[in-house]
Amino acid sequence: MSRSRITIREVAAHAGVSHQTVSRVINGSERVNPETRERVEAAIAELGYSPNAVARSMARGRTCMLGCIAPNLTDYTFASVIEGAERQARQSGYYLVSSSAKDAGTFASLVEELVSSRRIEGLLVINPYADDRHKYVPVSFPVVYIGARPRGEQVSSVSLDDVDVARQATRHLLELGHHHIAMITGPMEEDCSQDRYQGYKQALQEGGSSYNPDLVFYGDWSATSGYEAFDYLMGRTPLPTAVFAQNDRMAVGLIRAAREAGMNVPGQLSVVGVDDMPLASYFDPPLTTMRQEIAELGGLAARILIKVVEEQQSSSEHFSVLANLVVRQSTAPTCRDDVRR
Amino acid sequence: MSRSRITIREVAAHAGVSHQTVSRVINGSERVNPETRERVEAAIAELGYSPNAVARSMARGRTCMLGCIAPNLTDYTFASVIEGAERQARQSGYYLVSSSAKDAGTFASLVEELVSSRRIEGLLVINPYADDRHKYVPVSFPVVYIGARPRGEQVSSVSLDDVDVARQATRHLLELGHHHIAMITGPMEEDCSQDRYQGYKQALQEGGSSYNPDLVFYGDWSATSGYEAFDYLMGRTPLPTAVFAQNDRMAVGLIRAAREAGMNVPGQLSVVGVDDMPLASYFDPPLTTMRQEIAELGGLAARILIKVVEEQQSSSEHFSVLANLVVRQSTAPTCRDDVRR
DNA sequence: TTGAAAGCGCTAACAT
DNA sequence: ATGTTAGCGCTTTCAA
Repeated sequence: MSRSRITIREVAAHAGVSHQTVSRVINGSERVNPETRERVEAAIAELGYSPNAVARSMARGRTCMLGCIAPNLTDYTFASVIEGAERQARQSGYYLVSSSAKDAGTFASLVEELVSSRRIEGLLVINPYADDRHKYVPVSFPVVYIGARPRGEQVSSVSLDDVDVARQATRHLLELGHHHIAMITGPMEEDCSQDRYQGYKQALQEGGSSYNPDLVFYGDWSATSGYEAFDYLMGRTPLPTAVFAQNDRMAVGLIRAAREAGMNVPGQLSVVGVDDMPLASYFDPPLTTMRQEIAELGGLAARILIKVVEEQQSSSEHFSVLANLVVRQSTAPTCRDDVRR
Repeated sequence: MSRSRITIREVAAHAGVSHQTVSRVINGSERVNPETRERVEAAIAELGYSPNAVARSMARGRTCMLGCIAPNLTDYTFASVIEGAERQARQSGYYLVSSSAKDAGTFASLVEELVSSRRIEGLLVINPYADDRHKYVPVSFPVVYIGARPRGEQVSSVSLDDVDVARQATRHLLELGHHHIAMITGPMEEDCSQDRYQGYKQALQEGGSSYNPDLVFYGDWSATSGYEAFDYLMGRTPLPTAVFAQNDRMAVGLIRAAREAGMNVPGQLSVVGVDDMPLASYFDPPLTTMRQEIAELGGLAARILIKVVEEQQSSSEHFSVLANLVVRQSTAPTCRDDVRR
């Protein structure tokens, strides 16, 4: 609260020592007489002194600030990542400046400002392949990608194990006896969608079911695209009895379309999503989905970034975290026994 | 991208002028010969010079950083406010450090760090009365509250016009012919809940309907509390035919409980929420709710804060913004004509 | 163990 | 119109 303009020198004068000794005290140096230390600490308390962070940054050449850029701040997954990263950053003595950049241009100018002004020491980029923004990621600057592995760029990254996510979801459907399992993807520019695509195929293969490209609808994460998927998928042969939606929003859109068409979910159509978004259990039917600890992903990213910043060694490792299936009521065993064999 | 350690002096040497002239150029001063300016600009471009923000902060005594603290970063309303504030801040040449503080203690230490280290020049506090945190708001420091008007503190504030929000929602229900309208509130420590409470009462009065304290369930914003409200409300006499839930999550919880009890919404029970949260139209039935431009609220708050910071005049005005009704399918005319008279 | 001196990179007076 | 001199508040040498 003390918005003091008290400086180290005033404290020094008050304690009858040199400002340098005060500096030693506030930095916890060993080389200071316990007695002196006490006097200085008393002076600090009395004057309500508190070090000026800007002056410190100036002298040390370190700002203890990190940046984080996401396409927006409101998507639940982004917000969770940011919350996790922010918590970890603060715990490690850093502050996080989180910004949204809706397009690559905004991203580019934001990065330029933040980095070339040397305001931040490291950067977290959420969804670097949402568009062309990865092209504007600063080179030879500490960066960690969240949600995608680098494609050539020399940066570390963290993401969900998206292949595994899709395999688990698809396997769940297979285990329920479904043979014709459709998929609604996210934008295919994103690794995440690609990986989930692969996981889906793998699971089908492992389950002895054949992959049918006709049963794939290319969505864009929006509920609307899930809604649109319904008509498309219901026009396919064979008719799918289950759908793996690459996120919950699309799953919800699909379910709405199904209901409007008078189709029962999960009776006639099982649906799995990914994210376990808030209120996922309050939709009708409650959503079966893949749950992920997204905030931890953010925390992990921050930890890695800080390591890179502090050890000044550029790294380019990739870390992925697992998700687990939450079975609710949007999936059920297939009842079309005729189809089964 | 240029992570140059190039300084103003090197640019000066390169251009054959004094470092001060370079400073004038980068600050757009008039008092510099066009010819000289050109030379300096050429040198800047050639060397890839970019001003060091920390040094500037140091010299100017201004950081151009604002802080924003919310109970968390993931609630849709908080995230929207932050997104709006961040955008406005950046547009005005500021950066925003957004942090979450789950309790008053965390809030206190965070504020202390941010303010006494003079890292930030102003602070946005979302939901200051979520708990005791308002006690730790720095005094004589630029602060703007979001979501509540100050109770004694000398700060400016912005919020929804919550009285109006509740009146509109309740009036909608009255217009549909409902006479026994219940309410589920948020936590009563929050002004927001209090104001909506008042608005509800006002609307009832204006509509010639009487206020019945028995028809009020005290919730906590969570879907769970909305769920619990159902049993309580269905045990009241007279039986309510409509419910005004002070937010969408509680509305959704209530609707789920109603469905589980075999009750039709809106056939037997109309429900209005507040927020128009994402996917509100994908619940079953699609939610009738009060829509607010939350991001604009954040932008407004940032604008006010910046004004306070720049003009160094503490203000304590309150601004509120309006919301409007979005009618979907969770509300319908009452069919209990017997009850009507 | 302590202090003095010299910056960090910039802006703000003041001179010229 | 341009240059010179001082800081901003701190840390980092280097001496003592």
